Amino acid sequence: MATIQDVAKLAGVSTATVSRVLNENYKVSDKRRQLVLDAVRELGYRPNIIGRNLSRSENRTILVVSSWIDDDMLHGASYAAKELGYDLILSYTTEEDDKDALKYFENGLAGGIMFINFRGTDSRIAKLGAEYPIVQCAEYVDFPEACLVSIRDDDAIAELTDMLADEGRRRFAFIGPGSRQNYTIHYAEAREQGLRRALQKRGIPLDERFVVRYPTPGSSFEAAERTADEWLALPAEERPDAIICASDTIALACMNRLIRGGMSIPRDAAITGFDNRRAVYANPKLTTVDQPFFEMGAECVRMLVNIMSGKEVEEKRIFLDHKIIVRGSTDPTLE
Amino acid sequence: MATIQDVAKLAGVSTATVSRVLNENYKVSDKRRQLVLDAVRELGYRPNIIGRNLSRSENRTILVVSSWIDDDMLHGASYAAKELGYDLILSYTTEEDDKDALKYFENGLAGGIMFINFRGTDSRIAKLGAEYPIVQCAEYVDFPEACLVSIRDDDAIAELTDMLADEGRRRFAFIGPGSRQNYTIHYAEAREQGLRRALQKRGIPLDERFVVRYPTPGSSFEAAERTADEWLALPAEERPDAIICASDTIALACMNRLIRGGMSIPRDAAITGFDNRRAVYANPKLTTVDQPFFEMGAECVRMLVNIMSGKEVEEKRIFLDHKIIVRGSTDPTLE
DNA sequence: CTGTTAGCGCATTCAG
DNA sequence: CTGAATGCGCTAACAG
Repeated sequence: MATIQDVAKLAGVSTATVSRVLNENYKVSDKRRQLVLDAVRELGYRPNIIGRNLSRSENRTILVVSSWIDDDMLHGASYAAKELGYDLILSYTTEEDDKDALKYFENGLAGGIMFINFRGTDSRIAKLGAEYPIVQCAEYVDFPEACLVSIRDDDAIAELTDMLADEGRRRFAFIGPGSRQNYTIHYAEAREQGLRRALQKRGIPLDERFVVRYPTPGSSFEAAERTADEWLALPAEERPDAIICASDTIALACMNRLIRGGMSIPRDAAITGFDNRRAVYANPKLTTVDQPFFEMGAECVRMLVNIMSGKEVEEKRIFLDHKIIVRGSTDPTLE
Repeated sequence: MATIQDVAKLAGVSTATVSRVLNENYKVSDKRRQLVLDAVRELGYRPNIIGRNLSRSENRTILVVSSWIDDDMLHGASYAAKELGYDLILSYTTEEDDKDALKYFENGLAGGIMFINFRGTDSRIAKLGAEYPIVQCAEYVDFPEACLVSIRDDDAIAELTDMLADEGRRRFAFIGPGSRQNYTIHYAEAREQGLRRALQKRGIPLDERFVVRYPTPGSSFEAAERTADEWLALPAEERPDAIICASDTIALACMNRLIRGGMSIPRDAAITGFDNRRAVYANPKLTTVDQPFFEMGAECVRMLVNIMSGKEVEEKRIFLDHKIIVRGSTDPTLE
């Protein structure tokens, strides 16, 4: 690998001149500039980023911390990072361990953190956020100064609820993961609240038997299957007729079980998912909420880069638009 | 951020001594060692990796190149990397552009590349592989000196085929993505060949009308739906009764369409997926091939680290074990 | 055993 | 405009 010294030697100039040509900071005579550019081309020289960062004492690396990653979101983050000349470094973490993240700041590898689907106690991330550039993407922990990019979970569910209520549904149900002592699953709380809010507005009562928050961690899939089995044990006229699920996975598990139990979807019960990730795998396909995962990842990196480069960020909380997608699981005329 | 000099000053020793204590290379008197350790603790010092790498002229960063990423595989890679003290940096690439990858070598950011689900022409990656440490994970381009971690796609499909043939199925079909001029989709080829091999061995003919390789890129989901529609147009007794699909997604799309068209699965036709990624979302659930994604990612990083650290790698091609999972889409007694 | 010194690759003073 | 010299944070070779 050619170094800046090789280039300087070949061009017959000093390393400083090479650096100046490449960074287009200072004026260099056309003659020398050409000599340098020729030498660069001949050697296939490319500045070593490590050396540059060390010298400039700057850091253009973003640490992505997550316990699980959505491909589209990561792709969006990668896209924006490349565009801005930043690099992404990766760290998987268990839900309750973010010490590793701190390590990357301390050892100089990263200059900012993007938390994807973060879950943790407020105090920890707040403390971290006060000291370092941090932005949360999708799932987040809510506190006053938090920087985040997400969607309005409650509004999305409220829209679904309104739609189903308009169609005459009255016995609503909700299935989603439960929060725990040490942390809140924000998206699940928000989605449940969206349902409650919409029903309250219309004066439709919510039977608390039908609000199921299964224990976490654990398989949401099997939990949803069990819930369906319990409902099947009820007399048909007592079962919910509008089932709002916190994810496509949950909706799929529940719906397939209900169908096996003899129910007809959407005739006997409408059912909705969330994410539009697995919605088309179902039969009938799921009505769901489409999230702009790619854009969320990209927008998150853009905000983080702004913070890292010292700019004042006016919008610390960005909520992107979701989209309701209606399909056969709520509309009998569709597939 | 405290530097090694701060530590040295506080401990009243030289930076070299601090470095020695921290790297446990040379002998240091207990007295000074303690002084250093105390200073390190007090300052919360952690060696700057950038400086260390620069000084050692070594690179412990692995570039992950991919056009799409499986969460488990990435998690496995991350796990092994952390274990070995390596870092993962990320680059999404379109299928036909790996110039970006080269860039990371040239600018010193990465010391090795892990290609996830790589597709490209042999010559390009072969040329790259001759010069730099490179390992391919899962999908791969096959050439003499290629380093890769994958599974035996052909064997897996052959096992499925044998199983279905034993159960009396005779009219086999295959649906998978098609290769293109400039590159081969290795896994699709291998899976189709696995079917052909198994049938040939038993003398069961394969109706070429039922070998569908849809154009790529494009939505495999919709292509599979269309294929199902075409088959539904045939008289019932002419339709395939054993449908081998190259992925769970394809199997789901095809099966749901056949069911909507009035067929009963698995009575009228058995159907199999691949990956065990979406298999349980189906109704009935899919018989499929489970791939050890996490282990593949981890093993790939381990091999790459061996190459990067100059060790002789005896196994350049590692094939991990797959697992056949039988479910309701082929076995009427199961869910 | 320990401190001093010289780089690793680059950008950036400071003189000229 | 340009080159020599310094430092980013750390390790390793060299003396002591």
